[in-house]
Formats: sequence, structure tokens, C-alpha cells
Amino acid sequence: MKIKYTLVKTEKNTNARLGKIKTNYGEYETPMFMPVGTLATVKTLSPEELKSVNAGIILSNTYHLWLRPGDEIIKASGGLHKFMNYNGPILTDSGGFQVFSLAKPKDISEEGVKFKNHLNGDELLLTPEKSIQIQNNLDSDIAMSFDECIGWPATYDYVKKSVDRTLRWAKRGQKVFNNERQSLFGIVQGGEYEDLRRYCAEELVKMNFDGYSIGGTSVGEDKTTMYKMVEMSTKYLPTDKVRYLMGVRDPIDIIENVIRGIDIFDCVSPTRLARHGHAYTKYGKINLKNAKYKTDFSKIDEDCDCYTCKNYTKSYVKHLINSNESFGARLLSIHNIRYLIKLTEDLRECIKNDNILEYKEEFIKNYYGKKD
RNA sequence: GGAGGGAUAGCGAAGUGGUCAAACGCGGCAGACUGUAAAUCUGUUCCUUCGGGUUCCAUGGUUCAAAUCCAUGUCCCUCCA
Repeated sequence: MKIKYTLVKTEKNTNARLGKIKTNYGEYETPMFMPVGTLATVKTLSPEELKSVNAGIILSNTYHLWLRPGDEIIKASGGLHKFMNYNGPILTDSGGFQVFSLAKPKDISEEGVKFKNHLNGDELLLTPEKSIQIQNNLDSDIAMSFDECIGWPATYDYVKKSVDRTLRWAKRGQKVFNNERQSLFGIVQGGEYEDLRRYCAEELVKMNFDGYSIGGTSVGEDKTTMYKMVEMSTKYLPTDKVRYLMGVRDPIDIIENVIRGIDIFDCVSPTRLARHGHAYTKYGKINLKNAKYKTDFSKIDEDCDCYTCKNYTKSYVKHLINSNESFGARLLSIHNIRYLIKLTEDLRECIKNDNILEYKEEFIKNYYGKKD
């Protein structure tokens, strides 16, 4: 079935939305945070551990799974859920972010995007049709339209051209889309230009996607610009469809964008930062590699209810990270993902209680206040 | 007892007359990370008041110049008896 979003409540003082999404794998509340599992695994975590941090939807990637092991193999195995043993909803990104991270401008044409296979050097062409076909094969619950994620800053003329192309790509993808169990999202681009964001959003809405996401953020722009991009986009999106802001990392940005009406977030940061020894805490991001934690036998975050914080000290996790023991990356990934998921759980409570602005103020005081 | 080989920064290891405060790796210290080509990448790692000062087992020597050549000593390794 297609996902079904229900708006439960809008917070009194802001545009923050409490909602519900019904999926093939159960019903989930929004706002929510999706852990990223590009290669059909949320790095270092088992599906059981994902459940233990209360993960709902997780994200995987078209481009990577296309190259290896190949979408046909995943299809043959019974689909992505079965393949990776994840009994929860999965969203697949379209490869659009790889247009930003891997391709050069000259590789982008009306037809699609030329990539060099980073595994064997082969030349590849990813088209909107191909991206959708791969995602249909993967059998994720939510597929994303193939878009061009533009960097920042970009000139008006370029963004205009790109938005038009992204819209044509969205149409082409929708045309070949063929999976009853799967939903398809459109992606609002348009850089920092309000008329282009509006134009893109309105055109996508006309196409009636199952949900909408906001892309082209988190590409190096400052926070003020990002928030504006979000405002310029959500304004023109329907209230009865889910809104997903792609690739946003900072806890404060999750709060600010929930306030602006975003329902779903994803980011690689909790797992990548974990592998690099960093942890989110109530009092800011900390780097456990720092010498000062050598004899710190306190929890990573006093307020956290995760497995790691319940059982281990900073000193021990630091030791594991310093020793390059994979258990350290796992413990920190559990913590960081739980931290962001817990944040969205808190925000849901705030929407119920109409006190999200007070929560934000308190959060900033702690997170950016004096440390240690 | 005899014959060789070796000793270089916290560790491993290059360097064998000037371009050497000494490559490179590890370790240490810090930084970055945004729809993951990332368990990765970057900076730094003798002392310094930033002028400079003191280094390559020790001592003495050769030379305008020594980690590098010579002598002696100390310690380590291998082989022979």
C-alpha cells in the first residue's frame, strides 16, 4: 500500500506538526528521524539494535545498491526488507545526492547523469527511469524522484534550468513507476530563490506525489539560508502530505525545521560521527578522542536512555574508539541515533503540549552553553 | 675465544659529507564530517621569549662543513668454536 499521512495536530505557536504515517510495516508518529543505511545496513547496527533505539523508517540508497550487489539480486532475494532482515519501513534515496557528491556539471544532461563506477571505473548512466526502476526492484516503501541536488551558492539562471530539468525528471520517473506497495516522493529544489522554490513545489503538487521532500539544503549554506529555503518550500506544500527535509544534521536544525513544519529528517551524521569518536550530548557535541575523557567514568549523556549510556562510561568508549575496536563505533552509533530519535520524540511531546519554543530555548541554553 | 652486522625523534624505519631539525609509517595531540566513494580526511608532534637553541649510543678526531668519514669505548643481534 501507499503510505498514508494524517496530520494530528499543529502546535499552537508555530507550524510544527504532529502526524502519523501508516506504512506497510506499521504506523509511526512524526516528526521522526531516519537513520541512514546506504548499503542496506545502518553501519555497525543490527536490525534489533535499530528497534532498541526506536527507529522507524530507515534510509537506503539506489546508487550504491545498483552498483553492489545489484537491484536484481535484491529483488531475487525477496526485496530489500528481506535481504537485510529489516522488518520496518525503508525509504530509498534516488541517487540524486550522488549527482551532488560524485558527478561533475558536465556529466549532467537532460537524459540523466553520467557516473564513473567508483568500484571498477565503468561508465554508468543513471536516468530518472533507471532510478525508479531500481527502486521498484528494491521494493522499498518510499522511493524518491531522481533529482539534481544543487550545491550552494548557485546562480539564479543555473537553478532555474536545473529546477525545470528536475521537474521533467520527476515526471519521467512517475511515468515508469510501477510498484503497488511503494510510494513515490517529489523533491523540491530551487536553491535560495523563493520564486523557484514555489514554482518547483507547486509543479510537484500538481503531479500529486505521495509525499514531498525538500532538497538542496545541507550543502554548505548557512543556517539562516537553510531555514529560508525550508520556509519557501513548505509554504507551498499541502498539509495532508508528509514533508521530508533531506540530510539535516544539527539537533538545533531539526528543532528549527520541525517548527517550520517538517515531519521527517535523515542524516548520516549520527553514524559517521560515531565512527569518528563524536557523541551528541545534552551539553553539545563531544569528541571522545580528546585526552580529557581518559579518566571520565561518567555516562556520555546523563539524560540518555540508550543501551550505551545505561551500561558504559566515556572512558571505556574512548578506549574502544582509540583502539579502533568496532564495538566502540557500534556503541556510539547506538547512542547518537537514539539521541536524534529521542529529540524528535521530545518534539512530539512539545507539539502536544504547545511548548516547543520553550523547549528550543532550553535546548539552546544547554547545547551551546558552557561545557563540562 | 673467533668472524660479521647494528645503535637515528615516544616506537618502527629511511638517510651514509653541505639542499638535515632529519623522509615515511605507527603512536600522541587537535580539527573537519550534512539525501555516506568517509571506521575517512586535514593539521600538528625536540626546546623556544619565534630572534634562535640543542640533536642522530658515548668520547675524542678529520673537515670550511659530520647522523653520514676515522679511533676508542659501551650495549645489542647473527654465525663459527
